[in-house]
Amino acid sequence: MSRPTRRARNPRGEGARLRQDIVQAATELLDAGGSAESVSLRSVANRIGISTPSIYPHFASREAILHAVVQEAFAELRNQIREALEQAGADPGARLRALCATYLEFAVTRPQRYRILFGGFWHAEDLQPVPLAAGEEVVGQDVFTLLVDVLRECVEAGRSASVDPAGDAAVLWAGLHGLAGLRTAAPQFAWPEDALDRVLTRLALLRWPATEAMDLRGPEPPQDWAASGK
Amino acid sequence: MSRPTRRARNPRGEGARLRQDIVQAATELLDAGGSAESVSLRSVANRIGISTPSIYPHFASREAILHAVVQEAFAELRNQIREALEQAGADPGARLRALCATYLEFAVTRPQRYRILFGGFWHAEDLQPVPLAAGEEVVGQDVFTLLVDVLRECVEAGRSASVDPAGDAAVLWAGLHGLAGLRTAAPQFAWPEDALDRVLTRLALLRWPATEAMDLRGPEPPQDWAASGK
DNA sequence: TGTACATCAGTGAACGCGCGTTCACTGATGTAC
DNA sequence: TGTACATCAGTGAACGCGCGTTCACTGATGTAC
Repeated sequence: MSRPTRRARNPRGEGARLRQDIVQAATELLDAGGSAESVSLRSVANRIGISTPSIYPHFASREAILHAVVQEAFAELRNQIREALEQAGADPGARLRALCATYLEFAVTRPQRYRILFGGFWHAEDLQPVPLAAGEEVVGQDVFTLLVDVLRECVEAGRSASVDPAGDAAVLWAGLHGLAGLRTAAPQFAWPEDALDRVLTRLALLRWPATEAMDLRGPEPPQDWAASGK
Repeated sequence: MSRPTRRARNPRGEGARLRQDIVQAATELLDAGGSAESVSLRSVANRIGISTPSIYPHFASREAILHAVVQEAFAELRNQIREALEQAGADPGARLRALCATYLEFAVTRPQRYRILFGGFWHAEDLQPVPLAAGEEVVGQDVFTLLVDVLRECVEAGRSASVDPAGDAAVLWAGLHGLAGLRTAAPQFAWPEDALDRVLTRLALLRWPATEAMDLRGPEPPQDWAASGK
C-alpha cells in the first residue's frame, strides 16, 4: 500500500497537475479505507509520493480535498446516469429502470464514496458543517431532478399511475438509498434477487413490472404482471 | 458541555455501577456528536468525572464500549417496537404501521445511534471488523423477524397481497432505512408528508392504505383507497 | 552570449493536540485475628 | 476492642502515535538586461 517512490517534479507551469493527483489519491484512500477518516493529508501525500505541506498550495485544508472528492463523485454519478439513459432507448419504463439500476450500482460498488455524497457527511459528521455550498447541492439536486423527469415520462406514457411524480420520486429515491445502504451494511442478508425491481415497480407505481427485458416486449404488459411477489 | 465536578466514588462492592455510567455517557456523546468518533476514552471519562484509566476495569477497549452501546440501542429499539405493537391492538395493518412508524421515529430522533446499528459500522468503518458477534446480530435479526411476522399477519388477514412476506419485509425494511437516512441527511428536502405511508403501503403490498386512522374504520377499505398518490 | 534575478514546485523540521493504552501509585473500607 | 492487612475503586503521569498546520528553506528553470 505504501508508495515509497518519490513523484517526479512537475515541469514549470504545470504545478496544477498535482491537484488532480491529490483528488485521485484521496478518492482511492476513501474507497480502500473504512470511512473518510482514512483520508488524511499525510496518507494522501504518502500515496502520491510528495511531502505533506505540498498539498497546501492546492487545497486550503483537508476538508477542501474531501469537498473536491464529493464534487467529482457527484459528476461521475451524473455522467453514468446520463450515459445509461442514452443507452436505454426511448421506452420510459426502461429509462427509469436504467436510471435506478445505475444509481444502485454506483452506490454498491463505491460504498464509501456514496456515503459521503448521501450519508449526511456534510451535515452531521463534519465538525463545522458546510452550509450547503451552492455547487455540490446543485449537482445532487441534478440527479434527483433526472429521477423526477424520467418518472414524469412514465406517467405521461401511461406506465406509472403516479399523481405526484415529485413526491413519488422522493420515496423511490429513499427506497434505492435504503437498498444500497443495507446491501452494503448487511451483504450476507438474504436479499430477494429482484429487490430493485420490487422497490422500483411499487414505489414508482408502475402499471406492470419494469424488468430488464421490458423494452423488448413493447408497450403491452405481460400476462403475469399482477403477481408482484417472488 | 464539560463536567468539571468529580464523580463521587462508588461504595465498596458497587464499583460495577460505573459500567452503566460509561455506557450512558458514550451514548450521550454519540448522540450529541457527529459520529462514533466523538466517543473517546477521554471524552467519556471527562463527561462522567473520572480519570481515563478508570474505564479499563470495566471495558477492555474503546471498541468494547461502543459494542455495549450498540447492544443497548438494539434492546431499546426492540422494546419500543414491542410496546408499540402492544398498543396497536389486533388489526394487522395497524400493527404493521405502528412497527414501521416506531422504527422510523427511532432512527430519525437518534440518527447517530441508528447509524452505528444499521450503517455498516461494524462491518466497514471498523478497522478490524467484528465477525458478527452472536449477541448483536441476533438482536438485529430479532427486529427484522418481528417485521416479517407482522407482515405475515397482514397476508393472513387478507390485508397484504404479498406472496413472499420475507422478501417483501426486506424491501420494506430497505424503504424505511432509506427514508430514515435521507431524512437525516437532507432534512431540508421537500419530503411528502405521507412518505412513510407511501413506502409502507406500496412495499408491503397493502390492499388499501395504512393510515393512522385505519384501525378506527374496521376491516373494509375506504372508497378512495385506489388513489395512492398524494 | 552571459549573468543576475524572479518565480515556481516543492522539502524538512517542528509545533501543539488528542488519542489509546500502560504503569506504579493512593487512600478509603471492610475483615481476620 | 484494637490493629494489621487485603481488597476495592479508583488516580496521575507518561509512552508513542498520527494528526493538521506553519515556517523557513532549496534547487531547478525561465526571463530581463
